[in-house]
Amino acid sequence: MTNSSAARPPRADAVRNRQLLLSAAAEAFAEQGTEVSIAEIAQRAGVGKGTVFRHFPTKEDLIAAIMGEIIDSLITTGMGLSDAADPAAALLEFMTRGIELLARDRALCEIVGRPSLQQPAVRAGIDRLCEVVEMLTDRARRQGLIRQDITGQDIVLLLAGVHQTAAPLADTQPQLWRRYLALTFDGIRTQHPQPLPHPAPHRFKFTPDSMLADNSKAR
Amino acid sequence: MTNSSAARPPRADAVRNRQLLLSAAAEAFAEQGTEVSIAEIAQRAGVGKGTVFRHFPTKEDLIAAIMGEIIDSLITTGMGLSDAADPAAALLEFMTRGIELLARDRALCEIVGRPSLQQPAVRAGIDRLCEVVEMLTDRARRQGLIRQDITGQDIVLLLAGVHQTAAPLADTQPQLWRRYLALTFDGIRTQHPQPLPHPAPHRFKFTPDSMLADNSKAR
DNA sequence: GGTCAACCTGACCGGCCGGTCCGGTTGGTG
DNA sequence: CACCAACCGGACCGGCCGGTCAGGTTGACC
Repeated sequence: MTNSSAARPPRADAVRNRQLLLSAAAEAFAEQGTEVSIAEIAQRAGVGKGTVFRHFPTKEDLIAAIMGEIIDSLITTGMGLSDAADPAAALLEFMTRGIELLARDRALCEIVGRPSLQQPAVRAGIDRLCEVVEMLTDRARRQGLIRQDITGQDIVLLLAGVHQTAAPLADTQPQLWRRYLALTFDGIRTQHPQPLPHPAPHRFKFTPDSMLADNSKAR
Repeated sequence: MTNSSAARPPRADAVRNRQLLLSAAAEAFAEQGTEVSIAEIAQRAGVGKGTVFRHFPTKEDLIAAIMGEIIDSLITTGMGLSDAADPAAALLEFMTRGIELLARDRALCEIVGRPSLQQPAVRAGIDRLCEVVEMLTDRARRQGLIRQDITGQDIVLLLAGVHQTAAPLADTQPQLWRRYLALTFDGIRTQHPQPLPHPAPHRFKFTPDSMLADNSKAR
């Protein structure tokens, strides 16, 4: 009696398709953001469009399912860091892991920023994530390792902010965010400045052939 | 060679409509970003849709015209700060003005981030802006007021990054970016930390009705 | 006032996308 | 094996949007 009453197990092909769908959607969202069409996700999974809507009645439901999983993984990371010996190092490690996730997933960047997604499951996940961050921050602050006026909410916002700072050059310098994470964390911690780990960015400097061929001969 | 004196002047209603169009589009883009439909812009300007495409053959051309103007205004600001007595204060002032522009204009945020807009005029404007920032940064760095390993390109990226850090809460705390600008500038400058000017952010804490109720406390 | 080109308008086109639906298929069960 | 409900597929719908065009209107100049 795995199911108390009137619950029938789903068919084998249904669970298989659901899994195919989830992984295909996760990949597509990560690469192209939440604007990927349902048709493309269905094609990647090798199923029909109707099958997508059978498993997830709305596109938002599909997004919420995948984003919720990613947020949960970050919560787990934070919980594992909650009793580290050096709370400041733990906080930095947590931020590093969070930004790595953001750098790999365009859809994740979109949902953390905008309050557009009011899916309750995702909201609840973000709330739990905020509590974990608050806890990590409190430990570091109580030991005097970071500024007293920094809160967990600051950290959550800076997580996305640091990533977006480096995002415009992510194609050519995918590790650039480490530079700004170090700079930001230097502003947060009470110690004296540390050297920045990544060289300064370049580009934006009129490299005529870097983008296309030669139709930029204006002026 | 087109004889400049022989070129016929445009008709009076044409120039008037062009002006109406520019201001309507600037307003619409600032409020809603570059995704506003051409139809809405035409309606705001009180003209037909076809008139928009008569003056700007493509939507991108219209965007470029308006964004170019805004970028130029920021360049002018930077040039005016180029011989200030305190180069660090000048740099901070410039960043403040830049983020104020970003906070007021959603479309501006979109184009500085993504390299999607390859309109040559806008590219050239951004390049000139980068040169101005480089100059401001060099002055501050040569006087030892900021870290030696900070470049003008860092400043350009941080401009957008600081704004986007506070953007998710911009509806309820429109001045929050000042907190992160101060924090970031503390990391950049060589002096000791200064107090943060804005209280720490709240929200994300399961306040079910906070989104619609108390948005009145903005200066 | 008369003429004409510049100008304006809004109906229209093609394409995309989220979501629906129904005929056909298939997996499980007795 | 036979049956049927769960399941699948993809044609289809309505709506939106950037861009085009034919036909009516109007400003400028003689």
